[in-house]
Amino acid sequence: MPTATVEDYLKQIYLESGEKLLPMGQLATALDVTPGTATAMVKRLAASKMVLYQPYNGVQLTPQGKHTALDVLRRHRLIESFLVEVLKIDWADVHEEAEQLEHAVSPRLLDAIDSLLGHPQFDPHGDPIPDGGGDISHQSNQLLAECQVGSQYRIARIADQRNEFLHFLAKHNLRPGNLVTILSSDPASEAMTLRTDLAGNDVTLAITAASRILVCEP
Amino acid sequence: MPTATVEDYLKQIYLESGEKLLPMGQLATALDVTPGTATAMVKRLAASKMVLYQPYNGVQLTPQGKHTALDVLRRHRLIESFLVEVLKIDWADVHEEAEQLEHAVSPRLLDAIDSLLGHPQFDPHGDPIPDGGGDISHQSNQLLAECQVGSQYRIARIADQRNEFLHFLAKHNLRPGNLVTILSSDPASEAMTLRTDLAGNDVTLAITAASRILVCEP
DNA sequence: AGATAAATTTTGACTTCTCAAAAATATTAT
DNA sequence: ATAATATTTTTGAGAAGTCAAAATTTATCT
Ligand SMILES: [Mn+2]
Ligand SMILES: [Mn+2]
Ligand SMILES: [Mn+2]
Ligand SMILES: [Mn+2]
Repeated sequence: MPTATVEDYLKQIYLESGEKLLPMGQLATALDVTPGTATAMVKRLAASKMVLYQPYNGVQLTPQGKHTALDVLRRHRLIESFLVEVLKIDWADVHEEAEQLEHAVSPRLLDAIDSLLGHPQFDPHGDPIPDGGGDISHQSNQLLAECQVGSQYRIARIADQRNEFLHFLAKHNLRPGNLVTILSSDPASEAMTLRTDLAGNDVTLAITAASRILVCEP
Repeated sequence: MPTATVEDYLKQIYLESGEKLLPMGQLATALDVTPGTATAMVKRLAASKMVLYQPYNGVQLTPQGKHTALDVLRRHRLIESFLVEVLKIDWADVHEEAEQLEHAVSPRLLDAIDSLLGHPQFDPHGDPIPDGGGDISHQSNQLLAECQVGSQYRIARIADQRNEFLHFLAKHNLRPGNLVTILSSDPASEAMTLRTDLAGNDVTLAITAASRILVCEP
């Protein structure tokens, strides 16, 4: 069985490398280790056929590595859902918790969680949960920043999972599944204003921030 | 913060050494490591003031070590309770699960579990759950094997947590909290027969087995 | 092209955890 | 009291994971 560290490396490589090679520096930064540490680990990963490693060029998952990465991701996202739904842990805190728990849950326990939640398709941030066979749905959402003024959309996914941002979104009811109407979008001030409910609670945010909110048709 | 391994060592020393010194061999066997490994670890533990170590004699927790051990035990037993109550995991399986999860739950998550369960005093095996301050209730139960024939008792605690035994007990409704009446106890066959419910479902077991079931007055 | 800067790899070192096998110590039996 | 046995400690070794700093390679800029 892979160690917790190996699981985290594989998961990160999956999340950051889309088919392409992921540069070592980026991997090291994401995992908060020195570049040399990442190189050493990626060599071990390559020796065990989990990744393809091209020195000075980057790293990429093998099918085997991708399989493990998706398994870890499934555990991570199911746990996040569970923590929010059942234990009422704050939206913004579940990621850190899941980062540890993902390495400690057995397949049996994960099944129990999956059943209790009714086999959810998406986690609290709108990220898709891979199924037990390693399949993951890849839907195409649009950036809220690039949507039409006056139209209504459904929030689908949050692409920035930093604590402050999630807290801000939660405070203004901007969670996946909820509806928003774009009241205005002003290139001059680089801000847009949204209506988040019928009570007229509006919120204004930077277009850069709105580009981290993915939406779909209502 | 202590590593998972250190936590397991401290917990085990707590469980096996009652005020007295715990011999190295016993510790090594319990943790399934070689004697040399246990010695090496205990030396590190002694260097960090978690245990007192008397070479060739044994090991004992310091107040600081005991504090950590009780904290781990609290996590372990709350998690066991949670797995049984909320996730309906089998009685006999929760120990292994908790052995991993105890090192992965944050204080915040543990609090959420504790609240959801209503601050339970005992885990599914009847073992007392230390409170947040490190206090643990130490009640005196009697061995079912040494009880009066014809009398009724309440099962308080199971002192043998091997899978087969727990499965056997569960099948015959011999769980902490339930009532049993001793129908007979025969020194010749070294067996005793119990009535476990009103429907007349009786069960016969060895007196040695019954000595691992602790009971109290109903 | 040649120099400078940036990214990456190597090297040397350290901690934690582990085992196997040899050495030392303690216990038990004769 | 010796010898035999059991327990414990030491020694030597290795895997995993990490960092700091030096060396190397690649990319960028005159
Ligand atoms: Mn993780
Ligand atoms: Mn998520
Ligand atoms: Mn454990
Ligand atoms: Mn228990």
